[in-house]
Amino acid sequence: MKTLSRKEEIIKVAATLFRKKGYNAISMRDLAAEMDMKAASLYNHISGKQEILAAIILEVALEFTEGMESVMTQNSSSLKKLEGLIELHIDITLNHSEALAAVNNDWMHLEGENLSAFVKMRDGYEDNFRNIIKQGIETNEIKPHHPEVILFSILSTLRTLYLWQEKRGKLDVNVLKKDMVSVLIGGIV
Amino acid sequence: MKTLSRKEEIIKVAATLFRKKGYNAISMRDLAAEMDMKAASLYNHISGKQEILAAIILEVALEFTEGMESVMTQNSSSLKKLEGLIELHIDITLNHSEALAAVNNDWMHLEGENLSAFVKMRDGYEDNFRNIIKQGIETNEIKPHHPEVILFSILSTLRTLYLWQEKRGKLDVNVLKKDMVSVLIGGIV
DNA sequence: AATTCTAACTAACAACTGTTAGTTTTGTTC
DNA sequence: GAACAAAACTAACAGTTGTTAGTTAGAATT
Repeated sequence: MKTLSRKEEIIKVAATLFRKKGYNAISMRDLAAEMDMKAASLYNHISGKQEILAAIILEVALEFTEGMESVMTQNSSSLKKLEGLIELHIDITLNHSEALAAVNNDWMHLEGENLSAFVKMRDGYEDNFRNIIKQGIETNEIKPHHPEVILFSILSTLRTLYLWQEKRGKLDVNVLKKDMVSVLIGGIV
Repeated sequence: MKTLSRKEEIIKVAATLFRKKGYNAISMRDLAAEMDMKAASLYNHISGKQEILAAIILEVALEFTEGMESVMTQNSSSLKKLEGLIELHIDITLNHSEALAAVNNDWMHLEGENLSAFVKMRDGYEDNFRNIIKQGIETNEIKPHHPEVILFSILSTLRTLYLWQEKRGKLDVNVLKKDMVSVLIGGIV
């Protein structure tokens, strides 16, 4: 358990506040109050509100990008890669549960390079995901549905995993992974 | 094609603006500019910003509630009911694509009775959805997975259908419904 | 003991927020 | 054309926003 720098503390607290009401609904004074300081003091540690948002979102986006690369280079079937992606999402969600609300709902409030960097990573991630599905269909591992329907259905479930806070505690991580893979890939009937 | 009242116009335009950046990021002046008027003039038609948000969200919530009741009273198998719910979501999404962003992302900015009315409808809806799944498991129509996993997986896909704007145009509604039912219930393998 | 650094503070800024009051324009009805 | 209601307007309000400037207290380094 490493000790957080003051800057990291601010970013972490900000993520938990953003989670509940979103980036725009939280003021620097709200954040400062939660940190037991005055708003102006925050600027000894960060350059502005935008830097906080970028730090929260881009760190997670980078982890997804790296995780995807790792899955892509693994020499295995499309289904195994899909399984890997499901596990990737679950792992990241467990490690960054607060940040994921911002990644999903506040990314559009990123500005300039922060925004374009995020969109680029996100688009690239989706492309890779789609290609894995397409390949699975070509090799007859996956039923010949429209790839967009499959992509959308799996990805939207994985992206909203962070909302599943309370129930998660009751389920073991590995059980959750197994169930998730089974439901998303094998269906429910 | 009925002609909209000025109030309905305002609410509709507000929904499209809220969709892109969220409730808090859109000011009454932004909304007025999009309507080609001054912010103060909006108040000739609506009581305040909160009324707009409530109108957008509660109308859709009510449609979901009524749709659920209609499905619940239909005398059929659990799987058929699930199919009905999938179709319900697709129909509502097509008819209220702008409003659904607010329903998903801005409901927490509702206040007072608006908020409690929404939360009540939403919780009730989820309970009914869960019960249909549970019943399907009892009757062996559905694999004995943890009901929460199934509920979460299907519901999060349906709830984010509104994000699927561009691709949707290419697919016929009935094809989409069939594919969605097939993927969500039958899986992809 | 003197100096530098860190991290807090107070005070203030210009811009923006939702909203109200009062007024003027517009189009319809007698 | 007078009277009326609907719907726009201008001007202003009190509060909030992110941020900057300058200051100060305590700790670390010289």
